[in-house]
Amino acid sequence: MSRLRVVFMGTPEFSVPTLETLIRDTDVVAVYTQPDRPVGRGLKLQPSPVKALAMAHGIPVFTPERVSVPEEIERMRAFEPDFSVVVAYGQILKPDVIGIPKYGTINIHSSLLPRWRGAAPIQWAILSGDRETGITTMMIVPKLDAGDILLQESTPISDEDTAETVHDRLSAMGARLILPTLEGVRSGSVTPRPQDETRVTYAKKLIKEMEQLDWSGSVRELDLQVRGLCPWPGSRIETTDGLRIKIKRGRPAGTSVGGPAGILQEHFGRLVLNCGEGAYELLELQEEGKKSISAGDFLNGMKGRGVSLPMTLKGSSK
RNA sequence: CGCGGGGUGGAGCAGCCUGGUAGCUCGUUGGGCUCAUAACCCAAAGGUCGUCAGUUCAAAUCUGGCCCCCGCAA
Repeated sequence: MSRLRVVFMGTPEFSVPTLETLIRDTDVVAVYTQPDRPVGRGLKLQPSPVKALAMAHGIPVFTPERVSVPEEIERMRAFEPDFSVVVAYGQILKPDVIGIPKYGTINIHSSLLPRWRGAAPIQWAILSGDRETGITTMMIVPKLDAGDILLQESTPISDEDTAETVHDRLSAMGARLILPTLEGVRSGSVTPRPQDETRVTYAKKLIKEMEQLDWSGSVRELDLQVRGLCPWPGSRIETTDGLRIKIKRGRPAGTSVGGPAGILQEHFGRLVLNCGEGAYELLELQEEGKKSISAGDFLNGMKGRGVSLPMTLKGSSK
């Protein structure tokens, strides 16, 4: 069986394992990724992880601002691909681009469609308290994430999972699913299955402002926020003294502590945040401009600094 | 030249502006107290103050270069 000719479209770290798999087992004839963007301190221009990997393998890389323009379409058509594989590319494809490959344009989506179409499916699965999520491969259609389902694989979401841990797991799962998907479509052994439109939900894009923690609700809700928004945009609280703290890791305290909601205090050696209902224990945190430290170190540092707990937090916006 | 914070015994920090004996909360080690303890008391060890150069009688502290870490911003 001849090796498949594949055009790959992807950008962040999430796409890398799939591209590695395709490089190993198919002929990746071209890679499309987002243009180098200013990133990090100093806003230095940096290639995407996908671009770096492709270049290391000598694969032609294209970084058009818009891939759905006539010149780009002509150029892609010239590669005569069997498949296009799209994984977190960052651009919506027009019908003309989707129609180029012989067998079709395939997308790897990080949810169990039709649940969580959209930009941030992993985070919303956690934020909503879902007990499981997964990976879906599907045929791309013009409407976002609405194509027929090819293969799916699920994974449970544990109480310790964060968007980061699930992201890493799904990234690897996507890479495992891509070859069976391509082979299945080519041979006809995998049948495209329409999505159940009545069960569709949308995972809207996260914005920076969501980092502001709302502790007025239950500790369960707060725990889901911390885990769902990790590592980006993260979870932040701010004391009335102006101390800005990111919560990197924590857990429901299990016990109740005294005091009103919105108080950060020490409770038997543990650093605890009072919620509207229940209390949350901070395990790892980071002050603005400083590195990430354990709650124990933080408490010691506060004593040394002569800053007294408990501290009152600034209003929970909502 | 995008904006900003930081690098001080093993950990987290203060001291720096207004140069002049290295400080705090923990941890470690030894001892004491206690039925007992992660509690308490006493004592001790442990630091070229990121690095290089400069100013000065004297630099953690002032000046300049370099290295490293982090927040904002995406």
